[in-house]
Amino acid sequence: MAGFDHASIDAKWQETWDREQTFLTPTDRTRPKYYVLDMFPYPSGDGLHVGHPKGYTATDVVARAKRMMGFNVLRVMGWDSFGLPAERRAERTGEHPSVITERNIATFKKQLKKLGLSYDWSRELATSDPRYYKWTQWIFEVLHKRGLAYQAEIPVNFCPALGTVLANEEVHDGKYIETGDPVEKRLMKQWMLRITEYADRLVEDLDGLDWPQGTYKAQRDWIGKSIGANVKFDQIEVFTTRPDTLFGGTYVVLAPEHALVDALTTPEQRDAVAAYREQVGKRSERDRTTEAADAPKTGVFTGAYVVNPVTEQRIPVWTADYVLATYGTGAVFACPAHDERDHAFAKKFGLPIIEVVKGGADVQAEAYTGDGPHVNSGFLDGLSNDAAKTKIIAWLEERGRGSQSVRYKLRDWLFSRQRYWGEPFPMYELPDGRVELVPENELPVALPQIDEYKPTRDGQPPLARAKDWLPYKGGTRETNTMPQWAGSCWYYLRFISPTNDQVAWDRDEEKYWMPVDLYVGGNEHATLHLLYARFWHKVLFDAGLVSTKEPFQRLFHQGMIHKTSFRDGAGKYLHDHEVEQRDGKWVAKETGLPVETKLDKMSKSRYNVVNPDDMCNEYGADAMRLYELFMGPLEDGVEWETSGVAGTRRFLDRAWRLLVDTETDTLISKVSESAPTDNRDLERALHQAIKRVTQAVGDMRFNTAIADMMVFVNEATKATAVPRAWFEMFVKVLSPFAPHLAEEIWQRLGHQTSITYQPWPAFDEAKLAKDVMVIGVQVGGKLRGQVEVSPDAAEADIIAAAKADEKVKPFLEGKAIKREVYVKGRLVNIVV
RNA sequence: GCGAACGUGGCGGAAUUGGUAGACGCGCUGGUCUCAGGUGCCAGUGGGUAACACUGUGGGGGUUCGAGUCCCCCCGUUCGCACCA
Repeated sequence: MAGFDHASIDAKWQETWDREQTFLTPTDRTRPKYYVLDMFPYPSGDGLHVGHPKGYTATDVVARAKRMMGFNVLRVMGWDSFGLPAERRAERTGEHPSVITERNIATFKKQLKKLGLSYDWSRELATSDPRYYKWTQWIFEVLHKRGLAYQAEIPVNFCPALGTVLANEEVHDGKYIETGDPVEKRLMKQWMLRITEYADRLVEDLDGLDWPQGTYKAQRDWIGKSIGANVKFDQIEVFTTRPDTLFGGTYVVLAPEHALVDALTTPEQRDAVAAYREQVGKRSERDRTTEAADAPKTGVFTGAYVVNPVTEQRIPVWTADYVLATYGTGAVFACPAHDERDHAFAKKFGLPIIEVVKGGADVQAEAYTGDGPHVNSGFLDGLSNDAAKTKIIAWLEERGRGSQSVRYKLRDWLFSRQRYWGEPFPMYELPDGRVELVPENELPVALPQIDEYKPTRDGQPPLARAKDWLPYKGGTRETNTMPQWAGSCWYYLRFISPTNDQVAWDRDEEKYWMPVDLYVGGNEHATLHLLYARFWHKVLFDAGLVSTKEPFQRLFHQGMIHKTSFRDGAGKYLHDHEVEQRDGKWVAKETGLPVETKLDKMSKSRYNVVNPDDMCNEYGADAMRLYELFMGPLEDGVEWETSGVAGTRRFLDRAWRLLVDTETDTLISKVSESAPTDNRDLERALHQAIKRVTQAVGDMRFNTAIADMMVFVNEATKATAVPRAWFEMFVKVLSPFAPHLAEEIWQRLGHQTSITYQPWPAFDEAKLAKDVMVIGVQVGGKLRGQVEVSPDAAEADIIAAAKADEKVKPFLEGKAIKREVYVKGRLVNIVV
């Protein structure tokens, strides 16, 4: 007497929804809108694992509930389908990346459909579709026309294994973050986007958004705005955030790449400087900054001296790689007393350390970076850091020796890649070197067919192989392609008018739907994707093409789902059916040897993947959906336990059995019009469940809402009869979580139309109150008993009842009562 | 190294934000239905005890009538950032 037949019910309703186009986006514009968006996936060859649907399930619950609450909901799914894995597979197999991509998309889509997610599939899009990337190219032209795209010969991160350059953000520890392939510096001509021009607005406009705290910080840190001053030490201009410490400036340091190093170095120091620069040149900037913190300082004296503009002392000029060429002016003045890096350097090379801010211990031993009254600083003496900064900047400006300056860590965005499977740039170069845009009416510039997806022998990108395609209007087409970020920078806009081939999006529709009300995805995109998309959006806003300053009003990161992985001594991963626990230790079944366990990200290579299809087949889509949200708070990372799905399935079976006799598959009379409505416990559980689910849709706390629905079903199971009206209210709040079962129940209750657009039930606060209050009784802060009182009992009566309680009495005997505390509706504390 | 978050039963997690710790689920134990059960139902389940007392939210201190919640110190885990002047 198990439960419902999930296989047939899931299939029945998924077909019904398709046939009736239940989730087609509404076209009337009188109702309020709600745009809920998932970060769309890259359709990899591995298919989905149970981690993917966690966020999708959450947004589906929100979308379904919002529909019932009377909103027009835009709920869509698409594919971030340009990218490296398909191209690499193409290189190996010779299959066209588009074929691989289409196949992967079909797999993903089938898996998502099995979960009963309420997407409007008529709006599906893929970034690698020419009908889509036509508009990506069009937006690039907007950027270009606004002077935000330019070409530059710059040192770039080149990855020989991939044959392409990478963005700074994609390189860590001198390796490509995705594959670990080594990356080296090369001078190449690249397309850049002037994101730095938007740095300030990208910081400031964060203020009006509803985003996780950590993500604001990640964005701000990445942009790294700092306010300071440019100061001239003779011909060297330095940037500093501590101009107040200029009196303690005892030397100047140039980045090894700084243009003045050659000019300033004295003949005696020439060899030493040249050797040092060569040594540094071998290491990428990324390496230099990553090893950073504790690495011993290195550097060489140039032999030159400059004058400190405030002390008018001659101080030495050094070159050292702890100063970065690409930040500020590539030169700093060093105040070793009040900067840890300068201090370490000064100690190593015996440079003088002069204290100018009081407050630390011995500055000869340790730098003091805090606030304090200035000393040894002439007209700054006695001032705090901030006051000293203001005063010195004014002083410098008066004398033309410096000025206030704002700097950012953020660099311009390196926007070209030497790959095949990406958007071609809509550009061509004329013989005279001029670069022109392909006219709008000739977009898209479609990817040409080529016979091999590798760079050419002379290092040209793969597109250079398309000999027939290259010539264009007397010039040559650009052979770089855009990075994968490009397509995801604006897909939320294309969803608004996905099939319109006249415009990228309809302006009126954009005004209605934007901004995205709720955007859900992993926090691995907390910096880059969000920064890039916000940047494009602001450019489009400036161009008058969109109506909002920011694209994503509310952002939520779902936590990752982990699963234990097992590795034997040789480092080989084992499936969970190949291991077992003996005496509390995990061993390989076959060899009996111990294995190492680790809670890991799910991935094919770690053999710890759980496939949602298997869960749907065994427990049904609804149980799977419920478990995804019941596991814990949505934002937390948790370990997958398949037994938990069995638990949510049992809950659904219990709900089903309230209505259906599973022996005969007929309705039972427990749920009826005539059931008595005086079951206060059941009614309270119902209203509590409605309340919590309603709140959950707002604050994304689904786990406790599901718990309260379970309480209702447990209560209803105990009851001999359940009023039909109550049961229907319950089924409505259950339906966003378990839509297949809810539709089936709804139909069996005699309804002809889908539950999808039924009005959301309201809860009644009065029904949540209890008939009797159970008041805890403490004596001296320790719980000693409980008394039941009526909700309208007077405080004095309650305290009297508390003191009279059999369990409480012994603790009061022979003691003087010092104080009595009553907390309304909760407890009494008697202090003796 | 810096910053942030967190630390609650065998496990995932609740706790009205200073007011009866452990909701709900998993697991486990016992009973019951069943030819049988990897099903359903009933009961139990922080430790401890025959039962009470007692004890219990990483450890130590503090504020308070009352602390998982607030403050200080320490330990641990996770995640960011990492020479950006």
